[in-house]
Amino acid sequence: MAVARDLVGASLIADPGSPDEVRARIVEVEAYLGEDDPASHAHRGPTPRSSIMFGPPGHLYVYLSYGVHHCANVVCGADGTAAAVLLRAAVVDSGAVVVRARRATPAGDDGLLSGPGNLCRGLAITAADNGLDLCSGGRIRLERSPDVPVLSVGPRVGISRAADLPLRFWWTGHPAVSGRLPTP
DNA sequence: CGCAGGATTTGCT
DNA sequence: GCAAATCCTGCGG
Repeated sequence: MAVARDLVGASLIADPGSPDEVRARIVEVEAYLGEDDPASHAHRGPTPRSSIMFGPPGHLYVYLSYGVHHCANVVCGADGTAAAVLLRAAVVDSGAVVVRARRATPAGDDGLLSGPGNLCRGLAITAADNGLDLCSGGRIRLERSPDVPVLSVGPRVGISRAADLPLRFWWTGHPAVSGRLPTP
């Protein structure tokens, strides 16, 4: 959860050095815990899919949602402890042309990576990137934020269990935050 | 081996 | 605002 706060404002670099390089800053995340969190895929202990969350931190955990969209997580617990942070939204810093070509959407630059599935599509993250090490210069790289953005905290979205836990963090007032705010 | 459900997005009623 | 699209994973028989 402390890691989740640090991830907001961090830079995500896809395909570094290639003509398709894309840089984006994370503006919205959700923390998922381990076996104590009913909403986490690690809730029922290690499985072939969730085992990556029990591994060492700094790795990418990608899964397919509703058979249509990919979602990217950053494993952040110690080796043996399941914990991950879902990347929900980011804002394109450079490479917007590449992202727009992949997204094919009329949305403005702020909305190109808004939403977990859209973020993965824009950065070309697929199941093939599952288990990737974000710290050792792989296809996807992560850089810590030089500054500390102002954060807001709220309940998680899109899940049916334990949705009331305040484990969602977003860049306060940022236009790229996905519009799904808690329904009052 | 078969079945039910899900950390979503998009388009139409 | 609601329902469909679509496939992999986990669980039961």
